[in-house]
Amino acid sequence: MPPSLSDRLTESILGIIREGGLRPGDAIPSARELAKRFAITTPTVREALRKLEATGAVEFRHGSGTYVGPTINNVVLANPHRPPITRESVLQLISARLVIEPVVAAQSAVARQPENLDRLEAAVTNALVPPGGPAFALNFHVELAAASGNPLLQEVLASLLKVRVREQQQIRALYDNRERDHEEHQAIVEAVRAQDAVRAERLTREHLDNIRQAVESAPEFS
Amino acid sequence: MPPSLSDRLTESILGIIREGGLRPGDAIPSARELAKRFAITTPTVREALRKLEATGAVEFRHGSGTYVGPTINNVVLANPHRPPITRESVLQLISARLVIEPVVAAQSAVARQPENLDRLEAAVTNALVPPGGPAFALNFHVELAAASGNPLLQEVLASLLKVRVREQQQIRALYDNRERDHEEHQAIVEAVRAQDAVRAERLTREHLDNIRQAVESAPEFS
DNA sequence: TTGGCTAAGTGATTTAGTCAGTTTGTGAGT
DNA sequence: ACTCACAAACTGACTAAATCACTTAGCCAA
Repeated sequence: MPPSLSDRLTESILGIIREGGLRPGDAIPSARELAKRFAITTPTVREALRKLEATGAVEFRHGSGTYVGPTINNVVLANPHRPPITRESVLQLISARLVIEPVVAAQSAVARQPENLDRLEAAVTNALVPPGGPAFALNFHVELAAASGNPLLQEVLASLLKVRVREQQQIRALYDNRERDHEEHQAIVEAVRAQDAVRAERLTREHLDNIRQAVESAPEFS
Repeated sequence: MPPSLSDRLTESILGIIREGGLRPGDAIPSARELAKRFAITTPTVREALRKLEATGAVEFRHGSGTYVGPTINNVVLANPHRPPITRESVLQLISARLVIEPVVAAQSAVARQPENLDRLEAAVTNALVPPGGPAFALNFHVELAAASGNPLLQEVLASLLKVRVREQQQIRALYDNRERDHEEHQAIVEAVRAQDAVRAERLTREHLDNIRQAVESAPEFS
C-alpha cells in the first residue's frame, strides 16, 4: 500500500520547515501558496497540515497564517486525544511517576548543570503564584527532569504531566497542598544542588508518595 | 479563541467511538455518513479524521472504510513526525533508557504477574527469529515494562523504542549482537522470575551499557 | 500622535463532482 | 450444489471554484 498523497505531503512540508531552518513560532507558507507549489488543491494541503497540527508540528492562527509549533522536534508526545481521566488512571500515572521520577532526580543531581538549576529555582518559586496566573509557569517536575541534561527525559515527564493539567484544578480544590509541595520541592532542589543523588532520589519518592496518599484519600471525582 | 469546528468535530468523533464502545479494528461511520450526521461537508470531516489519524486514533483503508486505530487509548505517543535520527539523538535515547529501564525492570521483578511473564518469555525467543520475520514480534524491552503491571510504563518504553526501529537495521548491520542480546535478555528474565529486583536492575543496566558501547564504537551513520 | 477605516492576505468552510480502490452479492457456467 | 467472474454499491482520495471570517498593515483624517 503506497503512502497516500497526504502522507507524502506532510513529509514534504516538514522538509520545507527543516531545510529552511524554521523554528517554533516561525511562519510557514500559506495553504494557498503550498497548494500552488505542489500543484494540488487547498483541501488536500489542509489535510496534511491538520495531521501536523495534531502532533504540535504546526499551529493555525485564523486570518494570520500557519506557524511552526512548539513540539515539532519532540520524540514523544502527550496524546492530544487521550481518553478522559478516571480515578484509576490518575493512580496509574502516579505509580508510573513513582518509578521514573526518583531516578531522574538522582540523575539530575549527578549531572548538575548551573543554567538548569536556575530554571529549577524559578519553577519552585513559580509554584506559589496564585491560580489564574501566567499559564507558562514552569513546572517543577518537568524542570527537575530537564536538569538531568537529557531532553528526552524532559519530554517524557512533560508528556506524562500534561495529562494532569486537565484535573489539576479538581485535585487542588479537594486538597490544596501547595505550601507543603513548595517545601518538599525546595528540599529536593537543595539535594540536587548538593549533588546528593541518594537524598534527591529519596526525597522525590517521598514527595510523590505524599501526593499519592492525598489522591487516594480524596473522594471520587468524575 | 473558541475551538474551531474541526476541533469540536474530532471530539465528537471520539465521542462516537467511545460511547459506542468501539475498540481498535472496529469500523467507524464513513466520512459521508459523518458529514450528513453533523450537517457539514466531507472535506471538513476529513480534516478532523486526519488529525485523529496522526495520533493513531483512527486508520484509513482506501475503498474499505475508516477504522479505530491501535493507539486510541494511549496517553503518550511516539511522535510520527519526529526529526531524523542523528548519532547524538541515538546516544541521548540510550542515556534516557539507562535511567528509566533499570528501575522499570526492578519494578517488574517485584510486581511479577504470571501472564506477563509468559509474554516476556515469548519476546525473548522471538528475538532470535531471523530478520524479515513477522513484523509484530514482541519487543523484549517493551514487554519487560509491561510486566511491571503499569500500562503507562509500557507506553513510555514503546514510544521511546519506536524511534529505534528506523535505524535498527543500520545498527544491526554494523554490529550484530543478537546472540549476546539474547543471553542477557534471558538473564534478566530469570532475575525477574526470581523476584530479585536488585539483580534485575543491575543486569538491565549492564545490558544497556553494552548496547551503548556498541553504538559508541560504531562508525558514523547518516 | 492617535484613531478608525480600508484593503490585502490568510485560514475556515462550503458545494459539487470525479477518480480509485474494496466488498458483496448475483448469476452463469461447471 | 459449487465456483468463479463480474457488476453494482459503498468507501476513501482528490479536484475545482467559490464564499465567509479573521488578522494585519497601511493610509488617512482628526
